[in-house]
Amino acid sequence: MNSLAYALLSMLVRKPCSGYELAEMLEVFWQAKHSQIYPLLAKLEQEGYLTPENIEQIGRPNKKLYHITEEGKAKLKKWLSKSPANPVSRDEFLIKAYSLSLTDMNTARNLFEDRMAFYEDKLQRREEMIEQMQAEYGDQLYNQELPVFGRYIVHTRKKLLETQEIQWCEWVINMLK
Amino acid sequence: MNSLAYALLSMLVRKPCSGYELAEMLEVFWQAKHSQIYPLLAKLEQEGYLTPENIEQIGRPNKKLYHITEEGKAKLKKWLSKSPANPVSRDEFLIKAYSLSLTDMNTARNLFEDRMAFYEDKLQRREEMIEQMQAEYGDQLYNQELPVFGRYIVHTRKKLLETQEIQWCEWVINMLK
DNA sequence: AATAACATGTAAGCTGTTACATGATTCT
DNA sequence: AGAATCATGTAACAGCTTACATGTTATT
Repeated sequence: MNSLAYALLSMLVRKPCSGYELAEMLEVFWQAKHSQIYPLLAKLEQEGYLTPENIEQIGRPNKKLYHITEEGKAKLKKWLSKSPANPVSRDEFLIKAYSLSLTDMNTARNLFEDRMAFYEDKLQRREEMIEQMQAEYGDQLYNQELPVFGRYIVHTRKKLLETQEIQWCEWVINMLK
Repeated sequence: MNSLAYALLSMLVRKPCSGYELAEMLEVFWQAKHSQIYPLLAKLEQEGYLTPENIEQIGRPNKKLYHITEEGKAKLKKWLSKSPANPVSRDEFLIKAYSLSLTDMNTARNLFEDRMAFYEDKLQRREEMIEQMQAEYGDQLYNQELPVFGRYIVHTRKKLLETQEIQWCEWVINMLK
């Protein structure tokens, strides 16, 4: 059981998902490729933490929805009280930003403008997601006992981060003039 | 040449460093253990991007200071104009925050208070580092042509992030009451 | 006609972590 | 006496990425 396994379980508490969906949803705290997710889902199924449901679809390939079992939920619960590993962030852009004086103005500005565009796009999706939650739950979003609470605070954290990244890029770009 | 190799080169442009120092400094954009750093330094030396200088010390073990070569600097420069890979962030804490409704109040509060303490400590070190840069360079920190500029903006980014993480933790802890 | 989104899987190879190894000095 | 900091390395293993493999439908 590694962190990714718990990440998958935590997503499946909310609702049954396919591996494809999970790969997208995992973006928020543990990026992983489908080639890592599918084998791990099979392993978690084998260990009794998940049960698959085959969904036949028209106009699309069939899919497997994984449901979390009681054992899966218990396993996750137990893990939650242990102190988490330190966060890891690896960012090539920051290496380049660190060495900015080695490049010319144009390269520098492009680097930051691309970064800003990337986070502006992310922020827009994030805001749509949060608006959807607000429309669905209203004030109940702040009810810490509801399952949506955790999802709400995590996406809010990401929204703050994305907003701040854009502001920081603006600050740097203004200095580059 | 992977990202870590460029991370090492970028640090060595500023000043010659030992592997031990690099492991600490790398915290800012590419965390790596010494077991990954030492062999890579040896490889970069072999390829002519670095030259080692043996320093004999009293009261401490001897060390090797690695200097970047002209070829190393050229290699880094060339890489800078290529568009960077997407940032990766993997954070166990956020998985736990997402599943917060599965835990009791005490566990939840502890989780967030530990997180806050962790980032308060990080922030303090960061502020000390930035203050040192300000004392040394003053207004010249905003001179984009000086090598310190990149270092300054990257640590500023980290400071903002740490400040925001603490604020977000406070926001959540207040809701948990 | 080509690309994107949906959908699942395997294999090979690179990256990163943990454990093994050693050893001096300073601080508590 | 034990822990922390400085200092460098190797080996085994786990985690992650890229490439290989296949196929449909909708959009441009």
